[in-house]
Amino acid sequence: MSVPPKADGGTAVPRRRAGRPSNAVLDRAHITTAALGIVSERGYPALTMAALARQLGVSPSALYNHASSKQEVLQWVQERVMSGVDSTGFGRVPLREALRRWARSYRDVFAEHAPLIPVVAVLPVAGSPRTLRMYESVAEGLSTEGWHPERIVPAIVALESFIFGSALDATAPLDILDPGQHASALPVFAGALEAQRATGAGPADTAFELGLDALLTGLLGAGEAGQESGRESPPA
Amino acid sequence: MSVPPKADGGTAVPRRRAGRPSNAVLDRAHITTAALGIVSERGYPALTMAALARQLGVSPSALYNHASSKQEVLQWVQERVMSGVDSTGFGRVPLREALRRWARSYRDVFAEHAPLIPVVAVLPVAGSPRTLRMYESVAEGLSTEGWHPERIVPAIVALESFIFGSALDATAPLDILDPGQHASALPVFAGALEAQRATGAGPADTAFELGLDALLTGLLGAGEAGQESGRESPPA
DNA sequence: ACCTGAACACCGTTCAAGT
DNA sequence: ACCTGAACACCGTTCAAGT
Repeated sequence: MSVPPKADGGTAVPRRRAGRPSNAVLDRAHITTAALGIVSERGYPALTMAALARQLGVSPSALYNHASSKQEVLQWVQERVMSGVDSTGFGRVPLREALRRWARSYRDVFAEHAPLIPVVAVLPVAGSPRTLRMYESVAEGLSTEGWHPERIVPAIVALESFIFGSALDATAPLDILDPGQHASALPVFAGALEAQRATGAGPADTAFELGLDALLTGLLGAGEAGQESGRESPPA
Repeated sequence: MSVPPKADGGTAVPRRRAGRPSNAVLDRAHITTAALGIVSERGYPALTMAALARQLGVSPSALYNHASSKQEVLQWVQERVMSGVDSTGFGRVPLREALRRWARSYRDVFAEHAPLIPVVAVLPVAGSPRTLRMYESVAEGLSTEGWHPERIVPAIVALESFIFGSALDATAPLDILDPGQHASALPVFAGALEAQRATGAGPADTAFELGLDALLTGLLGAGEAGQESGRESPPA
């Protein structure tokens, strides 16, 4: 569908001459798709305006007819990425379970797009309809369960903070907490690290599940709540 | 004390000629102090190797005799910044209170140094003795209260994730959640936002305190804050 | 309106030359 | 060992010129 300018009978690169093309080559959707292609194939460090232009077969300056800055391109990418977050549980499964699905998918999505986190954490959400609709779903879920209105936004923000922090943590090397030569000076921590290691569970996943459980319990109460979800819970 | 080469009888900038100076001008401590000076006066975007060199009165390339990269300089800054985190409560005040002081100071410190978060979240901690000592204090605090060893590290990581996420959130504009023109399509969320606003409390602070309370309750149990050991949690 | 190509003002980093 | 100064390979972004 992407109407790439086909080679004009030769074998050379399909170079365009200067001047306005008869039909526009670029638009927001194509730029976003190309950006995501680069990111998934070569990672965020490879996402430069030059690389993006190259992927699209245009010169870098052409991008500035559509985006006013690289930041804006990143916002488009974020909006697209948000579609991977699962907000479908609210109103359909017990609240605790809906929140759990939402939080897990949200964290998984941003673990794959960690460099977006510092951007989106500070970005006015008015520019992202998808994010706003997500907030509405969560707010409905809480409201239906009788939450006081003024407690809803802080709860969402608190969960989101935990989710973003956990997504960053998920990108850390497995041995990030290794104390190295200092181990002997830190007996309790070193022992705890070894004990965790011995469980064989991924440290980031374990921490996320423990924290999410704690947060949900603290926010919703410890009740029998949603019939405890699918994944395993940490051992006693 | 910093032995700046005095002007040699003239009024011009005290420029050094090439060649090894009789006593070294730079060291890790001075570089770190200069970096923090730039950050506190002009923010992280102003912290370039060129600006740092200028602040220290050397040429940019001189920095590479001491640091192998800008990343390394940022690690020195992080190590220094960690001294602002309060881990003194463990073993001296009730655990819940010690954790609360620790978390608050940790979040406040990194709210002032948000650009460090993506760096430190992924950095092997072996390079930061101060961070390791902090972990040991927290681990001791949990261990003393009877926590199972394998649960200690996940709890610390979960708290840290929430703290980092909250520190990022604390740097967001106050109206970041404003739905703008979409408000009418999001009645529940918009209402919740207005209700929160009406309380007059800062949204980031409110979310942090709510989340911290929830997390501590979920982790420690809802008890009178004292010696709840590990697992169970009382009423709804 | 929307493209090219040249140019700009930066970045972090390297390296020969100096003492 | 530790500095200077020139140079390199990038960045994102601007803008005149073209159609």
